[in-house]
Amino acid sequence: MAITDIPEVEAFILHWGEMGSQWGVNRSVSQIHAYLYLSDRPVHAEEISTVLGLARSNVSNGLKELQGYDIIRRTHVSGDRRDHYIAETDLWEMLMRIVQHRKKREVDPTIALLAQLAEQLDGREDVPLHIRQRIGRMHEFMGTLSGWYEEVQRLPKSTLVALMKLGGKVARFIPGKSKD
Amino acid sequence: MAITDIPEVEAFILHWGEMGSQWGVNRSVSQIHAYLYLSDRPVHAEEISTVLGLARSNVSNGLKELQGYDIIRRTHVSGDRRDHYIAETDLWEMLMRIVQHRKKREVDPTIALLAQLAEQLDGREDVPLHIRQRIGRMHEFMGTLSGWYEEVQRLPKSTLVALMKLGGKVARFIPGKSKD
DNA sequence: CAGCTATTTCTGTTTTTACTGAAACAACAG
DNA sequence: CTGTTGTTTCAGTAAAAACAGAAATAGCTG
Repeated sequence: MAITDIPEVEAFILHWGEMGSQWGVNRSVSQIHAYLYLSDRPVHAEEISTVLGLARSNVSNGLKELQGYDIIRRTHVSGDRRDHYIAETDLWEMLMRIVQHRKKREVDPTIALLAQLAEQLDGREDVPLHIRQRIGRMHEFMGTLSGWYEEVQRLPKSTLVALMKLGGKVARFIPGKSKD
Repeated sequence: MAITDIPEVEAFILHWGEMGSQWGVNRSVSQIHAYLYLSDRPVHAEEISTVLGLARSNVSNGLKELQGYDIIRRTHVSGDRRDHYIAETDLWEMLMRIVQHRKKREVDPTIALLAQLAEQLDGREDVPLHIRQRIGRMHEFMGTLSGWYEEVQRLPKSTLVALMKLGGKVARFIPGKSKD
């Protein structure tokens, strides 16, 4: 009996697939991820293909993408020539890696483009001031966010968890602020 | 001369459209948003349609969606019967509203589902323990993140900006931690 | 190195999503 | 109340993305 026979497991996998597709991740990819997340042993591609009803090739591509995100990894099972896969189950790790990956893929190139545009527009009197300003501000804004994330991302997980628990109370440490 | 004749403006709009589509936002919608973001006066739908080369109906739907995100708003120009639109230009505001909207639309329902699944699985000896644990942990994790966001989101913008500037140094305030 | 077995790549098909243009609807002006 | 202008809805079309199955490749194994 496959774990997908459990209705709650199936619901989880289906929902995970839907959610992924809303964030620009192919439905099959997220489903494969969900299945691996709920498995406590290395799983081979054929099994995923059967259990989720996807073509073997589709699974192959999905696994490749998930490895690109670095949230699953390949392992070997002795006596079996096939590749097996297991998912990262530490959710902090998982989240950080997903964010890291998408930042590198989408945010960083955007900042690079904005930097270029801002430079080209600098001092260009033939371009309306408000346009130069808005592209400039967008550049600065995304750069600030990105820099902040790079710093925070380096903090030990335990610190991050502690900061989370603090919630809005972190405001206390800002001079002049005292929310709550 | 439309601002889209400026190559940098066109590049910005096209890139914004691409980026949007990677995050599950329809390309036309993001392009419309980019155009409004770079305009310093109220713009009517027909203009957007002409300038971006999109069908009038497509623009209409795009504007509706952007209003759903609450990052553009309708205004009126005296002497003109047409609806005009302007974009939020405060980037903090913009980001917060986008996040709020997507959280409500995608994250909150996910947490609700996880809560339901976790409850149904509670104590169910016929379901492998690791499955119950992993769904439970996912629920807890997303709930924690969500709660944290709700708190932080309520802080005044100035506090948030100050916290951002602090970067990794916030860790100082965590007992026992001292990064940097 | 010959024969399996597993994996990936490729091409055509299906499905989904985005988009257009026309028609219906709404709001206003005279 | 009627013609005009503007907006939205709807149904069909086009484009894009996802997917399946076959073919090609890679990598073991004896």
